[in-house]
Amino acid sequence: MNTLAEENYLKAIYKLSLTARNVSTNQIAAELATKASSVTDMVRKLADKALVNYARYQGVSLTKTGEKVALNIVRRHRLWEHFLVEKLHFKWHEVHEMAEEMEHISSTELINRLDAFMGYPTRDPHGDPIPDCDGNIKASALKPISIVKANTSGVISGVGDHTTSFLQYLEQQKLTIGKRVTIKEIIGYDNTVILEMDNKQLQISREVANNILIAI
Amino acid sequence: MNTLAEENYLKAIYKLSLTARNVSTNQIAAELATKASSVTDMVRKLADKALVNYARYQGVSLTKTGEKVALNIVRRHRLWEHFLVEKLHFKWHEVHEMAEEMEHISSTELINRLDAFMGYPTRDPHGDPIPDCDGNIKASALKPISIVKANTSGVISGVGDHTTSFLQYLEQQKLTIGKRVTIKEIIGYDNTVILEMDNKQLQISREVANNILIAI
DNA sequence: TTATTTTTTTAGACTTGCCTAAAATTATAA
DNA sequence: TTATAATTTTAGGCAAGTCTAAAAAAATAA
Repeated sequence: MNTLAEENYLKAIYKLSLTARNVSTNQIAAELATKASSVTDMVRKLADKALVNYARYQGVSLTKTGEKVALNIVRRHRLWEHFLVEKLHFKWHEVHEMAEEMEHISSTELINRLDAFMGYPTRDPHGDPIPDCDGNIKASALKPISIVKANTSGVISGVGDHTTSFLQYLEQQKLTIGKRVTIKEIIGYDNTVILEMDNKQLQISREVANNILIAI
Repeated sequence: MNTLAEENYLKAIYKLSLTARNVSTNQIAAELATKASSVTDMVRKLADKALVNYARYQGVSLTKTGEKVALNIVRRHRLWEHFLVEKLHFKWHEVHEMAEEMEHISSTELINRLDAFMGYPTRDPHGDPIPDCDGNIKASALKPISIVKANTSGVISGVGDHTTSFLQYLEQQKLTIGKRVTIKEIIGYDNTVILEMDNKQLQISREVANNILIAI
């Protein structure tokens, strides 16, 4: 079994791997709010356990085994988030920190039964896909609003930023999962995006548009 | 907040306090499968945090604050056990280890919502009372079979030993929570107890009789 | 291409929680 | 009451995971 710290590193490396082939020491340090020297130590340890590929100064990638472990953590995290929202009626922006703790509950049987209890959901409350018990995960196929063309329309299905402040902003603007939006225009000057939703127009910044994912 | 190790110590001290005024270092060491010297270290730390009363060579007791923390851990443990049995359909002897991990999930709001979701249960699957959100707990008022008089009858409502092997034995003998039993005779020679249940007789050892609690 | 900056690693130290072995204290027995 | 046994504490050490400061390597700029 892996320690809590090891699990957190694997999850961070998995997340960063989605947008980079080889993950750098500094990226991991930033993601985990720790120092680069600590990352070097831990990455060595994970390499010894054959969970990551690592060569000095060359960055890190997950091995097959490491990816499997990471996907399992992601599965647990997202299933618990789903439980918290669907059964305990938390808001989608309230569940991340709780799930950070719950994802480390180790029993596989428990998580499989939770999966069944929830009716084998395929996405968590933020629209992210939930890996199945074999670690298969649906490729997201979601695009940030910032990169789609004007006059396309889609359903909000995920976010790229899970911080409470961002989710609360979305909540307040009613930009929630499942809402259909149409991208009307992207202003050249600062990349502000003009959206239509519920027959009303609203503007969002490039930053926000980057972190709202839609299924077209 | 308290560390995982601290929480486990508080829980152990709480448990041992039910049958002893001052808990000894060795008792705690045995309960947690650790060494006496480790216990001394941790007990000092808990005393510094005002969670236990401690004087060298004099044993340990929980302070009001310490007891509140301990009861909260017990509450979390028992509510999760209830959830695992009622919603995820685990057997009563399968849930202890999982709940040992789940009891450390820290959110109070989470546990209160779980409580509501389960319908405010008052006892866990082993018959132990669940403290409410203010730390009030129903005095057990349960007696081990070994100490009741012949020809009394009662309902199995708790166990004094939560090990898998013991619970499996009970399961196999159908000595489960809610079953009504009548104590027919206690053999003087070795304190073997003769029970009647479902109109059949069965014998249990003094050891087992000590660990089955009935409400009369 | 060399100099400077940035990134990464190494070295050494700290905290938590545990250990063993020895010393101190308390309990028990002769 | 004194000797022996058991319990508890102290002393010193170890592993995990973190940190700071300095050295090494790589990337970038002049």
